[in-house]
Amino acid sequence: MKFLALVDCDNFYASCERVFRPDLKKVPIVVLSNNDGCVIARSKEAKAMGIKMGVPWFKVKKAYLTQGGKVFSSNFALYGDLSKRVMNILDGMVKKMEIYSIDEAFLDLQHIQNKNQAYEFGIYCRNTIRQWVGIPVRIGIAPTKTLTKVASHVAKHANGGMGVCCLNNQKDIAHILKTLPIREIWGIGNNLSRQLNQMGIYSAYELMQTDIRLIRKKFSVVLERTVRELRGESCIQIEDHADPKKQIVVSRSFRGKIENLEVLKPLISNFAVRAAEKLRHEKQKCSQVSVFISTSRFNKRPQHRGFSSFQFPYPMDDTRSILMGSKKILAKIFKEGYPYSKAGILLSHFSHPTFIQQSLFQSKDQQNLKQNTNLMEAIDALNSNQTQIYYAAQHPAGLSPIQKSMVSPKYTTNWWELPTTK
DNA sequence: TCTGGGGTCCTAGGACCC
DNA sequence: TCTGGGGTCCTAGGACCC
Repeated sequence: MKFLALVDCDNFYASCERVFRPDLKKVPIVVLSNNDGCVIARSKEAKAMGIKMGVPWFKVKKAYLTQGGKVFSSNFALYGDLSKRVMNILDGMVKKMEIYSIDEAFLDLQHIQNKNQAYEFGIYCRNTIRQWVGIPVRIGIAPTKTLTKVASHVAKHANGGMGVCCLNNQKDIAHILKTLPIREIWGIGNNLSRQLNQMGIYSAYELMQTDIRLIRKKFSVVLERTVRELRGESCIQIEDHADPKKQIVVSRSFRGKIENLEVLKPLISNFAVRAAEKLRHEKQKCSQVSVFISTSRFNKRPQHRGFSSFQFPYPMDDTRSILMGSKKILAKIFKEGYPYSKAGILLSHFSHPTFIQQSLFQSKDQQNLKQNTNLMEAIDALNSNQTQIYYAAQHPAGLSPIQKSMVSPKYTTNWWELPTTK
């Protein structure tokens, strides 16, 4: 019998905010997206108050605060650092693991022989992370990735449990799947859920029982894998080394609306600069840069969405060339008279840095392209801690004029914000 | 007044080849 | 009246994830 585990941090961002604030132990906490727009994380207490995931902050603000809830702007420096600590601990416990997201990891429990050992491992793992980092986690153990998700779900909802759930025999699995709506299954979103409901399939158990050929014919190989995984057949492997990225996106919503091209230009340039930094950090080069701008979909006024791309004649990682490309596109897609609320840049068509296909012909655009690796390395080094060199096209205030009014200190990543004690 | 950001995979269909 | 067959590559769009 194979044992896989999913380690999932409880309400991760909210838990991070609590690590250095023991006074907030039982207090409802929510964390907001950029511009303090939406609720993106909630503590157990905030969930109990009926605060929904993704709800616009302005809609719940008053009621939430008058009931004594605490609120934070997002502090990704803190969450990223605490995540790294959790992952390091896990890495020391198993031979093979996959970091799936900032707050989740799959583990290959090759050394585990039976259910008792699995439980013991889960509890040990949970206690260690709790003690060393201060973050509560829950652990789902099962023979396939999809079933570890189910087990984790059970560990979350089972009252008074140890935060560990192990599903390893058909009878237990069938019992749980009968109570689980298909929407809760990993890989089944709103759309598939609706379509399956129309076919009379509501519970995970019913889905598991459905003829695999029918699933393949009506849907796709993706759903087929999910069904097989529910049956205990492992189809999705643990990927212990991250594949290189295939695209890099930098995008933001604006605090207000922007109608003026001259105001938009330097913001797009900031996205381009940031994207190029990420690209070099990934040690990749891109052949295509795309820019998109859009009005608010919540707005009743006429909408406009612009998207276009620029191809480089050969793969590129020089910020100046990416800036040049993004400027050309913006001029093309910008339409006068629309209040834009969001924009972004996308780098794609990456190529392996050691196999660079050169262009056969020198185009006119190409003559404007710049590529200077040494210069870029020097600028990256100077800007690594704090931006010291800006491009003339940039807006000096940062990525975009973002509001973060309630952000907690960078307790673990900035000397000047270390927690102090009296 | 105020509604996030960053990714992946798969498929259908078009363009093109001989 | 009747207009082949088999293949590859690329892209847009749709689905999903956290």
